[in-house]
Amino acid sequence: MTTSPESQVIAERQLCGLVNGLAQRIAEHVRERAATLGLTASQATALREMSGPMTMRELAERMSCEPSNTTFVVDKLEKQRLVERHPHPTDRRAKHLVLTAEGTALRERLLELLAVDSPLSGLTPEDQRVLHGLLEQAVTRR
Amino acid sequence: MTTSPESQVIAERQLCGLVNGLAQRIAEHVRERAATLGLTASQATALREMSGPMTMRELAERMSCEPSNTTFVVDKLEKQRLVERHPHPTDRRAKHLVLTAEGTALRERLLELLAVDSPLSGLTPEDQRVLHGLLEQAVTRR
DNA sequence: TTCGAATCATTCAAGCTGCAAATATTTGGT
DNA sequence: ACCAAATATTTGCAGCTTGAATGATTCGAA
Repeated sequence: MTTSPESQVIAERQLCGLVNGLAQRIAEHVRERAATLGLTASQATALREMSGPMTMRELAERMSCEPSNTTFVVDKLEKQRLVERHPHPTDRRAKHLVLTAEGTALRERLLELLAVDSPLSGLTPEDQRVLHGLLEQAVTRR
Repeated sequence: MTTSPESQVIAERQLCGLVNGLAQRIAEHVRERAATLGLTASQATALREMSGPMTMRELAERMSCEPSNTTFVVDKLEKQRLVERHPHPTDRRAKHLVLTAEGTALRERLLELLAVDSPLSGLTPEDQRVLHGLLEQAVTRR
């Protein structure tokens, strides 16, 4: 069964809407849980992605945002003493971000909250694997 | 084959990141094309979703954003004479949004631009159908 | 080695976004 | 018909995000 180019275009448009819709729903979920910890959504996202020491750029990539934005977010986290900017061991241009003890503890709590009743819980683990594969392919393709 | 609850949680987290990453990429694509028409990304998204007359709330739902945000965006589009707020035929609370001739023409051009080299072009039509199904299920589930 | 290009981070301006509150209108139960 | 609850939109505010410009540092080719 083939599809006309025309309906193919429409299908792609709908798909974009669905991706965006799900992303919004995930963001809302994060916002909601983050609020209970006194964090904004973007602060929580940053904290979630800080699985270990990394540079600003690395964090930006993990958060899928511009580096200038991570400057803004890390500023906030630093004011709350959740993360610290250390000099990078090998590159004096870069910063080495590390979580404080407080930051690590809060991150643990956050991850627990986020795991409960996630927006993806409507999908079986198997479906999630399929979805993962498709998204990876879509993102990777050049 | 079963997965431990622990790795399941991690997989879900990664999946959220992927969804967000793809959504960002789509947004960037829109931003890029919109700019060539003198539109911002959100203005373009609104225009794209205006397939016919609709209320503010309807537009908000299609854009996956808050109604207050559509007020902001429609204000801009109205200033550019691309859309008009008419009284709603049956509900005096609501507005009936309609594209002007200019708006309709610009929308056509926008759709053409967006269709070229979309971020989802890395997926076959069949893969896109599968993705569509999965996303719909994820979004629909309650 | 040296210099130009690339990379890391930051600042600033402009625009986007969600949330809570306010107004206007409609709806449903009595 | 009446009124409380629900709904549609807007406003104001606080926070988020991008893109361009800047300064510091590193990299690579001549």
